[in-house]
Amino acid sequence: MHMMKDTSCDLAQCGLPVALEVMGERWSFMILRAAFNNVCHFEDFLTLLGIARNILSNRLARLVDHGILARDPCADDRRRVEYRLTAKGYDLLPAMLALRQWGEKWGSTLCPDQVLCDERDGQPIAPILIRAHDGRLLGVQDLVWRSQSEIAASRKAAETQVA
Amino acid sequence: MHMMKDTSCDLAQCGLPVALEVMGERWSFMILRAAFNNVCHFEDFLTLLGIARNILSNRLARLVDHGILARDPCADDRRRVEYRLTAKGYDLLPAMLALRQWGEKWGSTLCPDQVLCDERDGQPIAPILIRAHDGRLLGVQDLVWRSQSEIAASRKAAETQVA
DNA sequence: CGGTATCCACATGGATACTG
DNA sequence: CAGTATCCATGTGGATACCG
Repeated sequence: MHMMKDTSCDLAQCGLPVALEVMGERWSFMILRAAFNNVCHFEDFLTLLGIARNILSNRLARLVDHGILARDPCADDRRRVEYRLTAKGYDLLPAMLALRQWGEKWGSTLCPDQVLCDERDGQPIAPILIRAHDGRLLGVQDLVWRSQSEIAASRKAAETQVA
Repeated sequence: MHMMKDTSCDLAQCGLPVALEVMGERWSFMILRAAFNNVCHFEDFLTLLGIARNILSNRLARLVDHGILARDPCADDRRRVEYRLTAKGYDLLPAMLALRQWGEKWGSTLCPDQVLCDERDGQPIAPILIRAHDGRLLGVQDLVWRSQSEIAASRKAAETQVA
């Protein structure tokens, strides 16, 4: 594959450690999954996931700290608490689905009977893959690391050509 | 959002726990990231990631066990060992990039100077998002869980209409 | 070079009891 | 209902020494 080493995009400036600090652990994504299915109460997470109380408490607090979930009084019963996805939390849906699709593709025994679909035509969503800015599908062999300055230069060149 | 609870797509048939069993832990994705950058020797993983030897050894073995990396004698020096991504491993690229993009979008201090680009036009790849089978971008509000049988029925209906 | 073997510290996870 | 407190077992992670 052509992906050259991105030595200059070092770990200090890479988004992956940032993401893994919160999500790099078994339960975080499972809690997110439940939240995407409109689970929002402590006890519901508890019974659905089969997680220990203290761990759930800890993880919910961490997700709230990181701004992925919001902790608010319940709309109908103000004494109760509700955990809701924030915009930052919703933004993890592609990553969660990509993981899930991978698990379903390579986990031989699996046969999920519910599939995520486009409401408009009722058909399953596309596999989550890598695409160019114009939507073309890209394989690993089509990918290359470039610096911001290289990108700016070639964009400017393209614009000049058009003009 | 319209995503209804996918109670029947229960955790036993969900790909997410499968994926998290291997990847649901801080180092696995970091090792994968290095492997995607053509790091393939034990000592190189060690120094690049700053991981402990025993943990690296353990994680590499687990990734090999799960068929994500292949452990082979080095091409040039048969006494040395090489870790290479398998097809199953390469297939994790979208998930890894989705996580990384999320980290770079929401990790305020980050400013990666190297960006993954399409080799053909030299421009950055598109954000990894959810699309319909025809490539249309979908938001959370466009998504709905459906059973295999519902999907089959509506596809058959669509085909009949065409014919 | 690519590990194993140890040892230690701490985090994670489960179970149970208790609280407002 | 949504936690906290406690206890215990195991896992994770780092450091270091050693090995073929």
